[in-house]
Formats: sequence, structure tokens, C-alpha cells
Amino acid sequence: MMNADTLAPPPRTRDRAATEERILAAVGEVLARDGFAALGVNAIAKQAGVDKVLIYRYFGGLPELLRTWGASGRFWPRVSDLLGDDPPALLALPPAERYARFFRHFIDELRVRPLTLEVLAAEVVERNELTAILEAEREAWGDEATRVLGGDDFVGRPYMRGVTLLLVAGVQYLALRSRKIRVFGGVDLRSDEGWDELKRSIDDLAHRLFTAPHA
Amino acid sequence: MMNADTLAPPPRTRDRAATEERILAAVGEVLARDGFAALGVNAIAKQAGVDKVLIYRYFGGLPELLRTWGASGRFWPRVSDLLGDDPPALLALPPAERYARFFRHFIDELRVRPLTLEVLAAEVVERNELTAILEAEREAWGDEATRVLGGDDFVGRPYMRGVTLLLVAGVQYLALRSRKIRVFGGVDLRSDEGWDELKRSIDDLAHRLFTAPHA
DNA sequence: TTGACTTGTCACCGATTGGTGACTATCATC
DNA sequence: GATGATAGTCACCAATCGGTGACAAGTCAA
Repeated sequence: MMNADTLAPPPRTRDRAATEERILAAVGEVLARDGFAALGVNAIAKQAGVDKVLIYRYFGGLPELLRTWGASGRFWPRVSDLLGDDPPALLALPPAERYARFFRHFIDELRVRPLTLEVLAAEVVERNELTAILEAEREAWGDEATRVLGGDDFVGRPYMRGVTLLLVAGVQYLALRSRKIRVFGGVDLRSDEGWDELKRSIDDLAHRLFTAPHA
Repeated sequence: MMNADTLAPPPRTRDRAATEERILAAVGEVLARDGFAALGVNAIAKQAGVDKVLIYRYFGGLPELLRTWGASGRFWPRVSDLLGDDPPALLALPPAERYARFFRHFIDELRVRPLTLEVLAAEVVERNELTAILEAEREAWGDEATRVLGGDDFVGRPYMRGVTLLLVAGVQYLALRSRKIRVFGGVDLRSDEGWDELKRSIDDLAHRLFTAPHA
């Protein structure tokens, strides 16, 4: 029969914990390299150097694997990162200054986290079990942001919530777009200079919002 | 051979122009119903009730079909829609008023165009030949927007470009998110009331930007 | 009437997807 | 040392993807 028979396939290390870790790590690697659309059992197994059947055996399937990966919190910025190196100092600043600095940190954190942007982008285009899992992980993040920014400074300024929301959304959108395009409205989204202009604009805006309550 | 032989398949209407139109219409239908990810030759042909080989014969393939569809302008808002019913009247308004009204129109146009949002969402998550085709169609749109908004009102206000960009990006992002989630930062993105709050915020913001050149 | 062209249908191809069953190799325990 | 559970590999499945070649049927001009 010409069967190559005992052409022994060398089994791997036979270490379930290590294999599970390799699979979990492969999720992030595939996500970073090929994006959310390519995130399937075949790609993950190949990246991990493991047979895909182990994904079903160890995690139960792709959704459960994603849920485990999302819960591991290995891709999302911690809330403290949004406050900078010295949170108390930030909170002690005058409102306009705090407002502006928060957005500076927000921009910087977003720009250096390709995995975060990849997940955010996926949430824009589809809402399924996978994105819902990761979205729940992220909600506390946005809530924390509004809590830090909000507080007593918004009383008497009913426009602040809408403006803040639009700025947060705008920063997220521009960060997302920078993955696919370079220039948006004349601003280079892939250079520090481009983002510096946006930061300075928010700076000016913040001072105008807080120092001119003329209504 | 048990060949069912002349089990005559009734050919369609044998009308190339009509068939091409059905295929083009099917593009929008598939896009609206199943989204950009499902936009393939199989799905389009099935939706049009036509054999997929005709897509290759009549259009040359999926990219060319998409290009034709994009150029047909059947999904994108015309620039005039951004200026409202009476463009000269809008342009004659004071800067702050014009600024605010433009965003009102921008929001209203975006919210009633699911196909536009679908394409915008696809552009966020992937950049390929298909999205590039539709993106080129849309560029003139954004350029026109900045031309209407910009002009002489921005001189002496270096922050205006960044702020405007962030607002445009923010509106687009919130409109995109409204397709998948209902509430963002406490604002209901699927109700007129939620968007009214955002419009009012932009209103206030516009007046502050243009009436307080205190720097 | 004949022949060339076009419209449309169908069958097939290779590649890739998610998913499963069967097999071998290793390890711990009796 | 034999036994049973588990780690890991492989071969296969049906479905779907984009794409092509062959062919039947209608249309029109010579």
C-alpha cells in the first residue's frame, strides 16, 4: 500500500497549560498581524503551531476562546494610563488644564495600542458574540473617562457633555482612520506633528470652554 | 443515462441593459441587507436572480462592478444636501451660525443614509480595492465640506481646523456606532433627542469659537 | 434558410472555511 | 508491567468563496 506508515509525527511538548497559553498568545498575534477578519480557528491554530482541534477541546470553540482572551485583559489600556504619571496632580489642576491633559493622554494611549484599535475597528463593523465580549471589557474604560472629566466642572455648562462626547468620538475615529489612510482633512494622522495640532486645538478649545461662561 | 435532458431551463428576459441594472441594484440591496462583508459575486448574483458569470461578462469582475456602482452616485449624498435648501442663504449667515447649521445638516444627512454608513464602516475596518474605489468617490465630498466651512473665517483662529476635524470625525463615528449600539456616553444615538443635544452642544461651541478670539 | 453573435444557464475547479472522528504517543496509577 | 486517561496529529467532511469553460437558446443580417 506504500503507506508511509510510522513516519512518526513528533508530538509537541505535551503540556496543556503551555499549549493553552500559546493559543491565547496566538489570538493577539493574528489580530495584530492580519486583523479581526482573519481571526479564525485555522489561523489561530497555525499561528500557535498547534492543531486546531485543541481549540475545541480546551476552550470549546472560537467564541469561548475569544471570551477567555478578552477577560485576560492583555490588550486594553488600564484606566490609570489615562491619568498620566501622577493622577493626584492631574486632578488638582484647573478644569481647562485637566481637560486638555486628559485628551493628550487619551490620544497618546490610543496611538500606541494597535490591538486596541483593531478591536475598536471591529466593533464598528460588526456586532456579534465576539465583539460583544470585548466591548463589555471596554465599557468600564469609557465610564471611567467621563467620571474623571465630568464632576463639578460641567455644572452650568450643559454643552459640555455633548462636546466631550464628540471629542472622544472624534479622537477615536481619527485614530482608527490612521490605520488605513494617512491624511484626513489635511492633517497627517501618522505623524506626531499632525496629532500635535489636534492636541493644541483641544487645548485652545478647553480654555475657551471653561473661561468664557458667557451664556 | 437517466439524463433529465431537455428539462428546459427557461432563460430570462434576454435584455442586457435590464440585467445590468438588476445587478447594479442588487449591489445596494445586498449591502443594505447583509453588509459589506457579504458583498461577493455569489451573493450579488443570487440577489439579482442572475448567474454570476454575467457579472464577469458585463462588468469584468467584482471591482469593476463596484466601481460602476460607486460612480452611479446612488448612495452618496450630494454636496448640495450639505448646504440645506437654500445654499446662498446659508453662506450669507454669520460664521458661527453657518458653522452650526452645517453640522446640523451633516448630522441629518448621515443619519438617514444607511448605505453611506455601511460604506464608511467598511472603510474603517479594511482598505482594499473595493473600499478604495468608494473612498475616492467620497473624497470630493469631504473636501467640499471644508471648503464651505473654511474660507476667511478661520484666519486668526489656528485652532479651528483641528476642532472642525475632530467634530466631523466625531459625528461620523457616533453615526457609525449608532448602527450597533444605542447609548454612547449616556446619549441615545438612536433618538432625535440624543442628536439634538449634540447639535445644541455644537451650537454653543460654535458661538464660543467665533465670538471670543481672546488669544 | 443559414450562419454569426449574444444572452443566459449549468457544471465544474481549486482554495479556504468551521468542524469532527480516528489514531498514536505519553503519563500516572494500580 | 498492564491499564486508562489525556495530549497531540492527521485525514476527512460539507459549505462557501472567486472564477472559468462548455453549451443551449434567442436575435439578426446575409
